[in-house]
Amino acid sequence: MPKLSPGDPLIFRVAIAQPFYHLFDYLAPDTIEVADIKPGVRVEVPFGIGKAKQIAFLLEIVSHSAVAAEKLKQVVRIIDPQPLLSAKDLRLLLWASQYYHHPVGVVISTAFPALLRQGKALGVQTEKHYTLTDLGKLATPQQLQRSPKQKSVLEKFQSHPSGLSESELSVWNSHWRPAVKQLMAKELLQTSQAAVAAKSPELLTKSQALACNPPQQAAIDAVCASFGKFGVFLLEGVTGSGKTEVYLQLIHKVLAQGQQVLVLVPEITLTPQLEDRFKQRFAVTIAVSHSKLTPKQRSMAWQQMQQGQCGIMLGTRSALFTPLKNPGLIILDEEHDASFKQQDGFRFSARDIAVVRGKLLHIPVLLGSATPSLESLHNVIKHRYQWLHLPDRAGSATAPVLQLLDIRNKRMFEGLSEALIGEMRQTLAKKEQVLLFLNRRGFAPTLICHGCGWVARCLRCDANLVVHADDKCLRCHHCAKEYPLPRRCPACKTGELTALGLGTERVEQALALRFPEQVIVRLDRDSTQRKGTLENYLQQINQGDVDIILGTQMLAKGHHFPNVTLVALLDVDSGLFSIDFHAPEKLAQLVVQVAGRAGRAEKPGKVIMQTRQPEHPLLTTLIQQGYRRFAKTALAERKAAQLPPFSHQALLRVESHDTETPALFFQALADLVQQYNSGQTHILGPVSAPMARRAGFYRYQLLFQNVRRKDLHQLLDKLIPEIAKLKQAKKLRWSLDVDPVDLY
DNA sequence: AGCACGCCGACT
DNA sequence: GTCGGCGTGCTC
Repeated sequence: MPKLSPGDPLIFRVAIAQPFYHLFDYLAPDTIEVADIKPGVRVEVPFGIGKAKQIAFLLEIVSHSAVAAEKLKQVVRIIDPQPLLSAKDLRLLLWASQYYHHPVGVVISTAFPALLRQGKALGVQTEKHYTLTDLGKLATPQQLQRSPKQKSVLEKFQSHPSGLSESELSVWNSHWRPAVKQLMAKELLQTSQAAVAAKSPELLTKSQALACNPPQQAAIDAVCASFGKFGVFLLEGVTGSGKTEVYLQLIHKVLAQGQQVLVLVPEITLTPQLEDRFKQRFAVTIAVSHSKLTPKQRSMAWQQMQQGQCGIMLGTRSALFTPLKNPGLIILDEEHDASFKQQDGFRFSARDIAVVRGKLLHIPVLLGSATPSLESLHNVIKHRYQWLHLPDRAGSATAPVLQLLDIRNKRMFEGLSEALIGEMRQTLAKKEQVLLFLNRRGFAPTLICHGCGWVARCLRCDANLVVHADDKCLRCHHCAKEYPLPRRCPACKTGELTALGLGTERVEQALALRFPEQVIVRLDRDSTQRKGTLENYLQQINQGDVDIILGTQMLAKGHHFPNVTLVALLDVDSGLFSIDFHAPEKLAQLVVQVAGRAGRAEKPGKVIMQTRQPEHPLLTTLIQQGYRRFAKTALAERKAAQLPPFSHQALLRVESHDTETPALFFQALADLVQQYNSGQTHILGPVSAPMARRAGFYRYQLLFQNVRRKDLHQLLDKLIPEIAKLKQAKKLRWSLDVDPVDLY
């Protein structure tokens, strides 16, 4: 803050929640005692022409502006009396804005739930947490003098607690008086704060903690030793090794100190299971945040953490910036998972920012995975992260046996070799379950004319259309456009149309023929689209009502199938030949994660991978020596090729309806690069994206790479604001992806 | 991102 | 003569 002398104008320097790379200056409102206003508060400002308004974030109060005095407008109002974000969290957001070269106002606004982003005032906690019983006890008829209907309902309830009709209940629930709400909110605040701050473990825990094995205990002790100070821990443990128990016991300790825990998981489908385990274990309220909640619910969860009414926040990457009144620990589960990287707009890595947040907040960060990312393993080697290992499966469960099944020259029945079918029969005969993995949904990935070779292509993308038998259509998996299924070849009108290749629908049909007596369930995005379907299927599977489970990627993530003893990956070969250098890592993680679904409980599991490349080093290393050895080899290859994490990348993507605009853009960009690239950053491209056209857009990309992160960022610091100013840039869509994980 | 200003084609 | 197309530039 500058020295402010009387007479100087007071200038509010604010970040507008719009894509601007600079701040805007406003005159401070004259009605307010400005000395009490702290950076981080939301303000409303006039912006642009007419009476247009914007929500903005106050970042600085200064006495001079470079903008001409007559151009300065005045702040309309200050929304928050106090900043809703701590100074440290604000610093984190400013850092993230710089690091990802994303407009600062947009970045700050991602820390707020939608309602608060729109300028809504911080609300009082209300309805959801009150039962009628609570109200009946707390409210008095006097509070309801001016609402005769509710008053009569309350009186009736207080005399006959169980005698209310549905309609009376709804009168009560939908129209109670604000005075009662306030009373309730105060009451809730007191009780939940007491619960969080309680040192007494009985208040927190409902059930007994499980006994820990020595590695689990060592992991817990190591993280505990870092309470109150920064440290990053990589908890590596195979499925079933008891990672969750480590989380639970650490959370317990943090709660007992009156502090809060932020738990991040990759996907919404994982939250119900984890949420249930948390709820079984802890008596405190657990805030949950993911995209399937209503804006009001999300806002409520956010506020509960912000005000310290809630001890645990469980959420996806968008919950990363949730303010914590009393932060104690950040846990990020399945840290290798690519969904921690946002893939549009503000392309941040929740994992990487979580580490920085832990550093700023002086708290430990715990990253967990059965298949850690190469980046995190590299950080362990560099002693930046502390490695915690859970080598065994907890209890008596044994690790599954992985084996390659050479299918070269073998007769195949819709993707299933005879050897695999034999294994399946044996497993099913023992009344155990089989899980088949194929990472391709639909019936077949290609529709080809047997007469003339015509292939069904998407009109808007450079991609083949996928045959969907269930919905009797062709679908583009890149732009989601649907086409009718042609009866005859549109090109030669005579040729026979053939579905080429395998998708889950096709395998499902084949299984129904080959295993008519067995119950088969298919789990992919198409079969689980309706809400609750996945949960239903999972329940059926775990009740033992299902014999064969067939599915895509979604099977690899977190779900437990205790009775599955045979897992088969129908086609690993398609993962072996990608141009993206991340592909081997992703494939290895997928294989190990899918394998982890088998052999839980007391039954040994078997994992079969069908391949035509049984000597492929990736597969043999992984199978004979395990994931860690694979990772070591893969890291050595990255080092030799100077790829991340041994160098640093940023990818500039460009999309346009035509091809000329990008050409002009890259010409203008080349001049800028020449001017600013003093740190010898390698510039690769511009080239067409691997899929040159998608949803009607021509796509290009330019890769920046430098062994020295500082030099890369020095270039980007100068370059990105200049790109934003280019007139050639305004005619197309462009975005920068720092540390890209997906080079498409 | 919005929104207005501005300079060229088809209408009363 | 004007209505409106969207290219260009600005927003403190």
